[in-house]
Amino acid sequence: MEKNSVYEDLRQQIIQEKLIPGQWLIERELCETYRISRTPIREILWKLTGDGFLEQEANRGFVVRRLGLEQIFEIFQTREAIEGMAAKLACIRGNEAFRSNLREIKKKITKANIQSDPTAGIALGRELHRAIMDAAQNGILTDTNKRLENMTLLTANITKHSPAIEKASAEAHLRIINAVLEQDQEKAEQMMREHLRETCQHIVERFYPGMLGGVSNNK
Amino acid sequence: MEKNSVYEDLRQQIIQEKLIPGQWLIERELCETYRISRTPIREILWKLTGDGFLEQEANRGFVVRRLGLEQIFEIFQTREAIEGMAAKLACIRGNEAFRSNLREIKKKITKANIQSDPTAGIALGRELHRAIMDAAQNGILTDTNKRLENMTLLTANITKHSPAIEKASAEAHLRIINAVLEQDQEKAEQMMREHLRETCQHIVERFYPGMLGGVSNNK
DNA sequence: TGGTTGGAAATTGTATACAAATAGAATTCA
DNA sequence: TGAATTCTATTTGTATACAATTTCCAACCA
Repeated sequence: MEKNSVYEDLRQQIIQEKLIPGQWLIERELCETYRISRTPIREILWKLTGDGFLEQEANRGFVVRRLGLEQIFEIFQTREAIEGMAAKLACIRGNEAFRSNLREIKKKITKANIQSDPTAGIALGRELHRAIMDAAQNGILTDTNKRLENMTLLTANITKHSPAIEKASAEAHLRIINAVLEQDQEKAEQMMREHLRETCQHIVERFYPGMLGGVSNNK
Repeated sequence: MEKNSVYEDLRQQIIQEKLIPGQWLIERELCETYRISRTPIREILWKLTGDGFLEQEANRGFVVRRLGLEQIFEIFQTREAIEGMAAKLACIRGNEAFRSNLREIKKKITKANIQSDPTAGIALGRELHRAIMDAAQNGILTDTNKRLENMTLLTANITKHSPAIEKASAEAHLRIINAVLEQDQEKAEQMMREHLRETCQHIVERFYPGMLGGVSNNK
């Protein structure tokens, strides 16, 4: 199998939770699976580490990033800073095409809300976050956010299909859109930050009731 | 030479600008210099890439991160988000020992100001930024900031020994300290953000008058 | 002249063998 | 028994040879 395909496949395996946090990646096994030697496998693992999906430990190899409750807090708090800034910049730098796109997303969110379609809501949420980040026109900010987004993906499946969370998110998204359309920098930043704080809160309350600390380590 | 030492040496070479942005690292040369084979050299280069010092291009290898004016803007804007959040969190989570340390730093900054000692001022600035980041108690935020700080280091030497910038920085640092000591979250965040905006402004005005665009690429 | 092509040199990419370190199981000894 | 120890198997770390790609320069031709 070709190198880029192997990278993409491993990425998907992680996102789809066929490889889960705390799981060690055995180089020999990957070689046999993908029919390439250890050298390119290691390059791929380093790339995935750079993406935020894996951790590397000397003399122990690569492991899917271990996420405890504490770290989920931290990731969302960092995203709050980054995406808050993005929302602010989107007010300043976003052009009319961007705002037109936002108005379209707004309509679709409202429609999905009425039809109680959580799948559509999730996709629209991603679209909105991406549109705002793009409009901010800051490559470093985008790269930084990508890493955090990838880390969030490690817990993505557990956040899916929770109607209460999705409804709250949709409403927050509408508030963000309105603020950006008004080009109210402070409000846009504030709305985005509140949205991420709230989402984090919801995840924690729902999936880690009372729990605090590390995560399983299968080696 | 041992692997960790090679990593540290290369890191220092970059920080001290013996290796400059845009410079390609030739694996064979590094092998001869450090007397280890290409395999560990590549691992080290991947690690430095993760630190934000290098970029990797397929079939072309590793290059010291290329920084144009645009990217310097972007880095400081991202730091504004990250360190602003850190200042806010330091107000909430910082303990009395932390604030005591801040009062010490405040005294030293005032002293360095009176004595017009820019070297001491720079060291104190770093100490302050680090103390605030530590007090924020957010590992992901700290890691994210580390990458950005490393990128900033690539341009660090050109920001040194500029009395005007250092004086403005010192005053901004005092304002930040006061806000954190008052535990005024909003003010602390705002002061930190203004400080980074101002510093970026100074760098641009002083070292890139009128210039805009990419940087040299020696290959 | 100036652009294109061809080929040689330099450089990165891959496979593989062996060394070193780690982890796990069996053994020993109190 | 159970804690410590030794040994074995597993896994990562390193060196090296060769393949593929890129780069650079010289030869060529319109």
